[in-house]
Amino acid sequence: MKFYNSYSKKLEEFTVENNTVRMYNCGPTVYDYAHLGNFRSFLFADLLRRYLEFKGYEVKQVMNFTDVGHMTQDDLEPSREGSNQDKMALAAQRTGITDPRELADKYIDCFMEDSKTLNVLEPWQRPRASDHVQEMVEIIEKLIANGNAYEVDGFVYFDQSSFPEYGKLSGNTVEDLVEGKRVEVDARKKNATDFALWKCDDKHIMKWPSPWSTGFPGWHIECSAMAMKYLGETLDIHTGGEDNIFPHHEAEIAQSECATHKTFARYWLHARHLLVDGGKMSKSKGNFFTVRELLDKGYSGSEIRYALISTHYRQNMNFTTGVTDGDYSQLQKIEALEEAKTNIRRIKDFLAAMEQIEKDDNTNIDDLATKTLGNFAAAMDDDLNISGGLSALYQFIREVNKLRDQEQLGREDAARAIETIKKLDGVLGVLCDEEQQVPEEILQLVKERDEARLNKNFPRADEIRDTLTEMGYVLEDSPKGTICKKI
RNA sequence: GGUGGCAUAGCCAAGUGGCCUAAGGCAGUGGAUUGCAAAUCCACCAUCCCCGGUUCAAAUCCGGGUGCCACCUCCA
Repeated sequence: MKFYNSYSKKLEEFTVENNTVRMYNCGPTVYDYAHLGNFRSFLFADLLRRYLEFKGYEVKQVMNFTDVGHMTQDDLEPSREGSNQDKMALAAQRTGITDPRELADKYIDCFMEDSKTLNVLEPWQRPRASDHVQEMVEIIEKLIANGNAYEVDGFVYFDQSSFPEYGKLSGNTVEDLVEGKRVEVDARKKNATDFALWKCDDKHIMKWPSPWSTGFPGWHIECSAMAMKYLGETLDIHTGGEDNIFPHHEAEIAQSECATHKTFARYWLHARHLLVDGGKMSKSKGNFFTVRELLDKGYSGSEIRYALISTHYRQNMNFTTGVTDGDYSQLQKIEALEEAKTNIRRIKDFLAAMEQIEKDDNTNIDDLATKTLGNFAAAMDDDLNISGGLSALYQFIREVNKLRDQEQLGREDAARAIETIKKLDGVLGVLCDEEQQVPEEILQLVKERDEARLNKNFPRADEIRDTLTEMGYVLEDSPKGTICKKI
């Protein structure tokens, strides 16, 4: 099994000492609803975990919640510019919830709900940054003791010049960053690329005591603290979105490795962004979707999941919407999700058809099933090549359907086919939506139509079918009876 | 300005020197099947952004363009 390690920028064979994989996933900031782009990264982590388990590994998976800050320029009101307001504080203003803990609770609940909708398996641990300030303080103390950090006026900074490896992950060199126009100058820092480990601010909405001042931790230390607390000083895998590479993960490596003098993470895996019409999702563009919005548009959790995992994680994924005037408010259909809907229905139809098989003579599809699982694994072993994996799935379905059409499929074959699909879905996780019950009145109409067909009253039968189509139900006539499904 | 990456059919997308006369899916077209449909099966549907180069051989390697994305702003 090979993964592309962002640190070495190479495809590397994946190895672990025992059978346990210690994996840390950079989780969501919980000051707002997570959007689809965020979930692409979390679904990638989930897919990775599921595939590692498919391969027989035990996965100790940790995904954090960030609830101690995170400010961006976009969120600053013009009048507030430079006031150092952070996102939790702004969200508090927006929602009217003034207790930051309560605010984080609200969005954590939403995140958990959305994760469940998307059939994300529960990680082993979901630590919260605000519960681990003590651990962060301890690392900062160690860094100061080791000579990698220094205190100025209650602020503590990481001394970048003490860590020559700085920049190795992102490829940024210190000189180039200094030349960059966007690096802010902070007079307290020794080097422009030093980053804050602790910030002094006794008026802040979330503040803690520390040996240096009352304030709050810097923006990278939380992940080091939580990762090491639960997984030890060296992680096997660390994941995140591509935007985390710099400065977040670069800083994590620096502070963690200076604190422990050990490799922090052996494999760094980064998911690329989901784009909408070729551009980044952003609130200001309006091309920003949440899971619940898509549910309102009639898509299911599985469909959203399928769409988001079906493109290789290291490839920018694009949702083409056809919107040209920038007005996304009326958008009802997204092609990638329509495709996901069709594909999931196809897989489910296949399973349903397999359950109908009653023939006793079997062809024996063991070889086909084995080949399919082998092809799937071979593709996924190659840096989680999901496209190849899905290709194996669809080729299997077509081959088995062909045997069914030729009346060569027996009951045991069908059971084997179902078992194979279920195995694959253990990794994909797209077949979990609850089947909707067809209401009695609809079933009554179906029955009426069947009677009409029996009497060769086809105009009446077609009339009923048209009515049902309008009501959102599709019919499939088969020798075994009529199947009615909600679209 | 620096850094990392991408460019394959209407759309999503695999393949990274010769089984590529380019996987798979969606959409579309034709056919089988069906009372008609649906589902299913079969067939069709691309010379791989442009220009040079290396090679017996390039979507695949190298050079130069062009376009796009990301990071350098605590946005996955």
